[in-house]
Amino acid sequence: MRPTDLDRVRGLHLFGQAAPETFRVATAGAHLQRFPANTTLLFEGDTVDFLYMLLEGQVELHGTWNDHETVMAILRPVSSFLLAAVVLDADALMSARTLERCEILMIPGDAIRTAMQLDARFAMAVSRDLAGGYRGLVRTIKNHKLRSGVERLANHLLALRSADNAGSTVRLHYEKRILASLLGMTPENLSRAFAALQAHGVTVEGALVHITNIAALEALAKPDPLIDNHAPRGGDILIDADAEIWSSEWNRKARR
Amino acid sequence: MRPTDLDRVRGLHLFGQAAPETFRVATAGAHLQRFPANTTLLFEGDTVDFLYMLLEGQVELHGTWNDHETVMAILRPVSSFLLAAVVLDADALMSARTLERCEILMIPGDAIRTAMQLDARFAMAVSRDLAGGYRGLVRTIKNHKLRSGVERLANHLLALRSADNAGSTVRLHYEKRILASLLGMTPENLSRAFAALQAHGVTVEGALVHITNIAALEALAKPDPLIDNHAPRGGDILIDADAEIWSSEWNRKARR
DNA sequence: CGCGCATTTGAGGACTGTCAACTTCCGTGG
DNA sequence: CCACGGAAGTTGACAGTCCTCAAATGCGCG
Repeated sequence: MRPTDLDRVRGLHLFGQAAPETFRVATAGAHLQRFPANTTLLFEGDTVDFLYMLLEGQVELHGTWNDHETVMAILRPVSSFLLAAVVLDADALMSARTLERCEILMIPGDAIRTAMQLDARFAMAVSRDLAGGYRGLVRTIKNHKLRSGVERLANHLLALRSADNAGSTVRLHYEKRILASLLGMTPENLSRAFAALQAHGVTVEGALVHITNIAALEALAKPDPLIDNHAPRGGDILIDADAEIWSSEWNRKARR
Repeated sequence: MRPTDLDRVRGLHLFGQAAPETFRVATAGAHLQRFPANTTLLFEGDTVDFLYMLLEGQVELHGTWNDHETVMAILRPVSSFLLAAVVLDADALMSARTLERCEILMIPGDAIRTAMQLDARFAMAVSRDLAGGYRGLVRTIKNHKLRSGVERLANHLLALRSADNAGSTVRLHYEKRILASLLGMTPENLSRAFAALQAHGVTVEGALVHITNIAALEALAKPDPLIDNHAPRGGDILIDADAEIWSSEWNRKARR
């Protein structure tokens, strides 16, 4: 592993407060691995032997039941995933696959659990990460149970605008069929939802979405700090303030 | 606080592995409080000063948006709640209210965070609790995004049967309008869902539900270990194997 | 015994999913 | 550089699911 990569890992909030010895123990058995696009890293039900740290690229977490599939989350650098399974030494509840070429640091689960026993501050950092993830999922459930598809899309656009501190134009970070599944609808329905938002100040041009009337969109979306995380803090999985948002392959492609 | 209550708390998985000193620190500032039924303990958005441990009664966690409300979880003894908010010292994302008379142990959040710094084993126990809660929410999201209302109800009945290791008759633990909201539907729809299950070996008699054809119900429900937690282990919030399931007021009332 | 709330049932409408056809976009290979 | 094939995205028709409103029924508590 290159020193540069080690530095990037050292800077993660998960290790920020940990003792140097803890960091050494955890990263001793770790290895950096590159995966091509559309590669399944892990199927749901598989035993989880590693904590995954996404350093480059995008990863999709999804779940399956009865021949149907739903996207649970899209991860972007730098985020960890499968931490809950690692802490409990349990099977994965979601499958993970790369959406593009990825660099992923794989840390043995044993090392994580050992480090937690040795270093209370590291164990607290793990707790904070899990607590942030927990709260992110609570927000997701409220989003799905309390809002319609159009409302979820409207809020997603506002969240994108806020996270990318962009102007009146935001860029979708992944394909619309994936966004549709993440938002809990079909691709056809997402298309109609975009059409419905035209009356509320939104025009679509491929992966570019122009918000021509923010007030109108917010009037429809009614964003709520108890559901939408528009001021990302450390710890949450879905949104990471440190992420280099224009770095992904797909966005380079989609840029015009 | 009575020694009996202290013993009950000591026996919780959260404190099971903690050092005696940790236990003393955490419970020193704690106080046991009784609440009548239908009492709101906390509104979403409120600052969270205590970790709550439910020792007796039932508590509902719910979220609100745009004049609509949805039940997120029903807690039964012995479970903790608001742990994620305590760990992050953050505001509550859900409101909490008692469904019946409750005994709740309130532990200052400061004490929890201090104990985590002092005792790595306690911090690990907190991590395991949060990881279990996280995985429970992942299951909930898969349940909602991949299944229809009737399928969610069918699986809920099978989960009840499994958790209460009952025979062919299970008893609902709370009012149907609350169950409806928990399952993400209206009371009218839950009523129709029960009617639809008649064709799959289910008959309803007030709070009693008779499963006359388990095979037929399972054929419809298609329970999945990656969604439904039919073999409850420690750590999860929604289901706790240690709970005395027939103790609640509502069940005593509903029994015939 | 009677009031109030939970539950049920019915009718109608809104939202969402499925299927099919068409268009657009993109990567590949000539 | 261009043409082509395949996948993604869009649009329309239709069906299924779910919600809303309204009214009737049942049940528990005072």
